[in-house]
Amino acid sequence: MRSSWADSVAAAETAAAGSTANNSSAGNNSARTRSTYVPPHLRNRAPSSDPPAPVYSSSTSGTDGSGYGPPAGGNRWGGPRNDYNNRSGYSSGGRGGGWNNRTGGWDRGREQEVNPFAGIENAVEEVGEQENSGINFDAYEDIPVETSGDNVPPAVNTFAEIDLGEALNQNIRRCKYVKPTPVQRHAIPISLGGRDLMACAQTGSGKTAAFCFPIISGIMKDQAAQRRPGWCCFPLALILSPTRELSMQIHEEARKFAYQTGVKVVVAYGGAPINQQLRELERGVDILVATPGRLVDLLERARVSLEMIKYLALDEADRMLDMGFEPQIRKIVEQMDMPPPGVRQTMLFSATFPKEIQRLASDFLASYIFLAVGRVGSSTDLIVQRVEFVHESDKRSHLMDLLHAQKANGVHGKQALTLVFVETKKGADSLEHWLCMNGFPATTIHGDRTQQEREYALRSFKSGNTPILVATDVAARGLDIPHVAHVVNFDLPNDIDDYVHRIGRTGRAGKSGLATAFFNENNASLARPLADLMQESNQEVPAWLSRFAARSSYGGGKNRRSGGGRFGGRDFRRDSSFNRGGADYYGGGGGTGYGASGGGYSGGGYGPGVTSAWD
DNA sequence: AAAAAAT
Repeated sequence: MRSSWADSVAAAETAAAGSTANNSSAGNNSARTRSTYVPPHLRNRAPSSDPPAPVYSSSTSGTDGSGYGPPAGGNRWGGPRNDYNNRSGYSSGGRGGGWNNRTGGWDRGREQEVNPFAGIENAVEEVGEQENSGINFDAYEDIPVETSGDNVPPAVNTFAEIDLGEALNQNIRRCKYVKPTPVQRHAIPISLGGRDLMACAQTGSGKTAAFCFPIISGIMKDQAAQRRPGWCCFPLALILSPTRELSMQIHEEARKFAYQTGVKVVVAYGGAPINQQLRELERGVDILVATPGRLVDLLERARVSLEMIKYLALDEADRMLDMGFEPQIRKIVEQMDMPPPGVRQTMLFSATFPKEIQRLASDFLASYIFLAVGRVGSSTDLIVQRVEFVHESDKRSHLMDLLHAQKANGVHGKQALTLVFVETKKGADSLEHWLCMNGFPATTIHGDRTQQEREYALRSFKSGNTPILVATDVAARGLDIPHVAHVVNFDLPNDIDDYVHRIGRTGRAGKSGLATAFFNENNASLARPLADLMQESNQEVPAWLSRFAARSSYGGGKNRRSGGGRFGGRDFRRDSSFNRGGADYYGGGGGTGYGASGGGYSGGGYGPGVTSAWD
């Protein structure tokens, strides 16, 4: 009988093609396989009927971005697609196509790419500040950078020096990026040169663009991409990140960078209905941004194949390992169908570079270049750090005092955005409740809230509706919330790196910020690293904290800063213990001006004695 | 000890 699954799929294809493709340029379309998705390298023929969004003159560049979107009825479902992109949380676009067939005209109009830049101008107006996406480059000028490895491509000083293609350049202008940040200046040439990269850099340093630009540019130039029939989709690039919010954020940024390049970016994470994500994937995907759990799910369902992956980026790798994602990550990278290191191009980003990440680097990367970018704020004083001794029982009233004071000097009578970190989810809820009871509009974000609640809280905070956000560590890393004026460590974390990440939520993009920590006897183990860190960043260290630090046991393992100084880590391949018998990872004396950096360096890798070329 | 992440 003729009713196999494949046949019914084929039948559905035909039907769908017939129903959606009966106007304009459908002619050469009908023979296409199940998806009418057009791979990037075929997209540069001008779309005959649907002009892509506004005022974009495609001009030069052979691989220009003018041709986004399939020529006709890109979606075989003809289904509602308008909501998928703007992920507003409550997208109503749930059910299948049906009704949409009646409104073909409307639907076709929506085929054009949603302009990710829409509304940006307004946002700037609202805040009344000179720039929003820009970065205070002077503050970045003196951030130390280290590279090592074989034949490191020279850094660039301007975007113009890099051949990213006109479409991408246009988006860079739209983003108002004037000048590359240090991590971008180094990482982009490395990636464009086809090299693997291990980068120690924090979010806020321009990382996302650093890995997105080469990926997008590479995909645009790629001639090998091809579509295959079936339910499975074949992304060309994969970006993994630890939290849902971070994935969403990367997706949003990547969409801006890829606007009108024809490169399609899709995000997949847990906590949201998978069907929507599946439909989005079916419409075609070049760059997949995902959290590990949801991706494993998709792989097991065979809805995504990694066979075509050319670019792999792991963001916040140390964080992912901390969260126990190593098995999932190894499964994704090593045990599915992803091309091996050397065939694909891999970029590993991590704020720190401990042993586990070094192992990951050895396993995932091929003759990579190591790049360490100093901590943002490490050599400047963008973030004013204050530590106050507050007993547990006094914390709430103390916080209240801070908030009142802040309200008093608030701009335009508006409460400045304040991010309050607490240790537990329960603690977050109860503090939020207490704040609200006391007249401070607050909301909270933590792992016990539904994804909808989390997204709503984040929006409400960003918009200033609830200018106080009480958060657990889910919000500590990577989230880019503009205009956070004050970070309060209501409960200090146990790990100094977490502290660094938390305070990094303010003072973003070169703006100044304030970070206040409530310290008491429960935080004794943090005293020394905290005092060290503050000293390092030219902050005033209270005498009582120094006393605490002196008292706390010496050399406590985990809390010792791993890289020493301003970097999150150093290239462990320099360790003599690692370069067994001359067959080291460096071909020739390569490297950079990093001469054997006069001693101080205790072979075992990573002791406090490590010095860098800048020390 | 807690948090995060697939259902």
